[in-house]
Amino acid sequence: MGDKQEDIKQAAITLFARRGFDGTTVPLVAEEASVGAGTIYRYFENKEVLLNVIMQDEMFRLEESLKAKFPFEKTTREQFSHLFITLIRYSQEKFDALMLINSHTTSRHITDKTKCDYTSLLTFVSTIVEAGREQEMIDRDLPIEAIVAITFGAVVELAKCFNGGELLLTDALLKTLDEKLWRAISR
Amino acid sequence: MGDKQEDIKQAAITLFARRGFDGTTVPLVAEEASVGAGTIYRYFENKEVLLNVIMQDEMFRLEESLKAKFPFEKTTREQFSHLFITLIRYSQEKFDALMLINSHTTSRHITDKTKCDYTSLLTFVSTIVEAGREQEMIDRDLPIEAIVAITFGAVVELAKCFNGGELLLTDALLKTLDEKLWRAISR
Amino acid sequence: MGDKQEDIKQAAITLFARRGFDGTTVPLVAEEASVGAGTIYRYFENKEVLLNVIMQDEMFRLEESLKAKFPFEKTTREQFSHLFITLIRYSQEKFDALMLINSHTTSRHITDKTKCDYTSLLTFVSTIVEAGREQEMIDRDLPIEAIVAITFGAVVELAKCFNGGELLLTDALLKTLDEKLWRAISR
Amino acid sequence: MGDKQEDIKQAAITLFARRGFDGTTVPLVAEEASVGAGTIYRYFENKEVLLNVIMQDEMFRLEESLKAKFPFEKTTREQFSHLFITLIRYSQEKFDALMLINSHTTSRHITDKTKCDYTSLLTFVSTIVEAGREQEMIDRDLPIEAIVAITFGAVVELAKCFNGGELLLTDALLKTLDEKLWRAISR
DNA sequence: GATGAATGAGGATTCATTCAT
DNA sequence: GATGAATGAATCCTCATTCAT
Repeated sequence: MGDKQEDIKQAAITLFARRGFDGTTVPLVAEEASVGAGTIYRYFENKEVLLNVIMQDEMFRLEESLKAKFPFEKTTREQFSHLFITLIRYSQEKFDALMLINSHTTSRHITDKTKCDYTSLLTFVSTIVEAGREQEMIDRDLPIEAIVAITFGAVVELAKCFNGGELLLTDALLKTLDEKLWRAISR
Repeated sequence: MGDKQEDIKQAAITLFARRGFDGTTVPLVAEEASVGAGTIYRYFENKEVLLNVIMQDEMFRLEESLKAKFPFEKTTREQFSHLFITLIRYSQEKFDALMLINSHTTSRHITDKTKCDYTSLLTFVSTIVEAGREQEMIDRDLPIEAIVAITFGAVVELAKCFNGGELLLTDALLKTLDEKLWRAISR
Repeated sequence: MGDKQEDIKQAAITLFARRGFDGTTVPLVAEEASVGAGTIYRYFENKEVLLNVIMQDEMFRLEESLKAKFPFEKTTREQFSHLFITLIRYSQEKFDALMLINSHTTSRHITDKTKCDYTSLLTFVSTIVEAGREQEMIDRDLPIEAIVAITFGAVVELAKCFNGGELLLTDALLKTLDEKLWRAISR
Repeated sequence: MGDKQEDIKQAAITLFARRGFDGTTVPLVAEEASVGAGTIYRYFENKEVLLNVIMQDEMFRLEESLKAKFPFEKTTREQFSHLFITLIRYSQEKFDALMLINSHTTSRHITDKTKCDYTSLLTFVSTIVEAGREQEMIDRDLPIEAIVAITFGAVVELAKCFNGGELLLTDALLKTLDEKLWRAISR
């Protein structure tokens, strides 16, 4: 029978990512999750809470992925690769989750807590970049925000291409992309 | 008294970009445009038509901007600068329009015509990239789609930073960004 | 250019008869009458007044037709023929008007004055019937209301057949119908 | 608690018959049926579907009444009595339904299926009349359509009188009406 | 715990009416 | 006088949420 709460979350991620929060009805989430509409309210206070829970969950999961096996002892170059490759991998496995995070971070439906979690995610990345900059590996002319924007923006759009089938992700391509984006931000 | 149709379009661009199509009510557009709710239906058959008209309008305008004074006779390097700088300028002047285009191209509310217009926009850019590639200026290892994704993705995220005040667009920064992104895609 | 007030009335008769009062919009009447929507309000205070005016007009016109050349001096048989034939003729010339009268006499939009005019129309017919009954020409077992109902009901349904093309009105058929209906109410 | 679907149908029959389809709001039907407005849409796709369902239901019910215990083996005279008396009875028990059928058969809101069902009702009656005509019981000078029109028209107008209290339906009057109308159509 | 029927507030859209031109 | 653009109240319909089973 499966875990109904988990089924609901997965359904919500998929639908909120594809149709947007306002374009997704609760009965639709219920159907996608194969539960009754009322059941959703047993697990989540309301639709907005559901959105916030899944966003926090997914951002936490992504942050865990980025931090797991992070090569703190290696070079900035290798650290960038780790972040980039992890992001691309995440976008392959959890495309909908990435789209959800990308499109709803500025939504009027998210709570301060969720915004906070997003900031925490960015802070981790910023800290790495800052460290790289101090080692003169990363160009000082480029503000941290610009570096994050370029990388994250590129990942999001690339993920759309991979997901839409316009681009096929091979190991060779991944390596090329990693090198190219590193060229964009390094000295 | 102003042009009511234009007022409605501007209000719709702003609101659809910020709240999404489904999160924007027609009375809200009416209020923002300082017209009666019924007036919107004198100019647009329904809310979906309004979305499609403004998307087509704005994509046409952006395409015109990209094509205007395009340095067909100059180097690929200069052509890239033209495209990048024009995009950044457009994102400064018409931030909402850019966000609208970026977030609604895959919306279930847009017509085939609108999708077609979007493709046409991409085609123009792709053609330029293709020409650059033949001149061996642009890396052959990078598929066209990846080049467009990296550039467009970066511009969108950078625009969000500029608009949110996290980053200030100076001539120096624009120059740096142009150079860095060129490094990402050139040989 | 024609008489705009008359054009509006004719358009209203046609449309109110075919679509009903509530199913007819003022702009539709305006279009049918080839005038601007605002013009209607120059001649009629509002949509309800327009309905009442045309109903009163048409009932008056029908009453005039029934009374004109009424054979007060002839037999009840001939008087009945006059009424029946006049009604059928009216239904041919002014089918929409007859349908309007038939379907809107109990409408919640008509004023007491209009109801009164309808009663006046019925009173005239009733008086004739009453006189015929006193002459023992018309069956005393049949209440006046029943006689009027049978005749008027038959005329309305026959008119629908003629108008719909299911039945063709010939002189022979008119004569037959007159005789048959007379048989229904006479002794 | 009662059957909500049935309550809605009954409320709709009453209101559509009295106010017309266009003059009846969905909340009004809901109130009359003592249900929430949204509940109506759980049972009927929209207002038009509701109209068509009740019309088809009622026409089927009337057709069943006319066919039930129909004296196929008796004389045309007795067959006519059966039809006439059944119609009058139906108009007493289901006055609103009769008015609904009578006033909405030409409505622009009814589907082909509904029109078809109405035709089927008429066809049954026509078949009987045709058979009577072949037995030389019914006047050959009168087209079938005219016979149906006279009878149905008379019944509708008589029903209005009975319902409005202008006429009281007694057994004696019913007998008289039956005889008189038979005189109108027989040889 | 799970369901889905029921609700009614809210959103898209229409249309009677007004009024500046 | 005539018009039709503009309005907003009213209508159809949807959907978040509740609650009896």
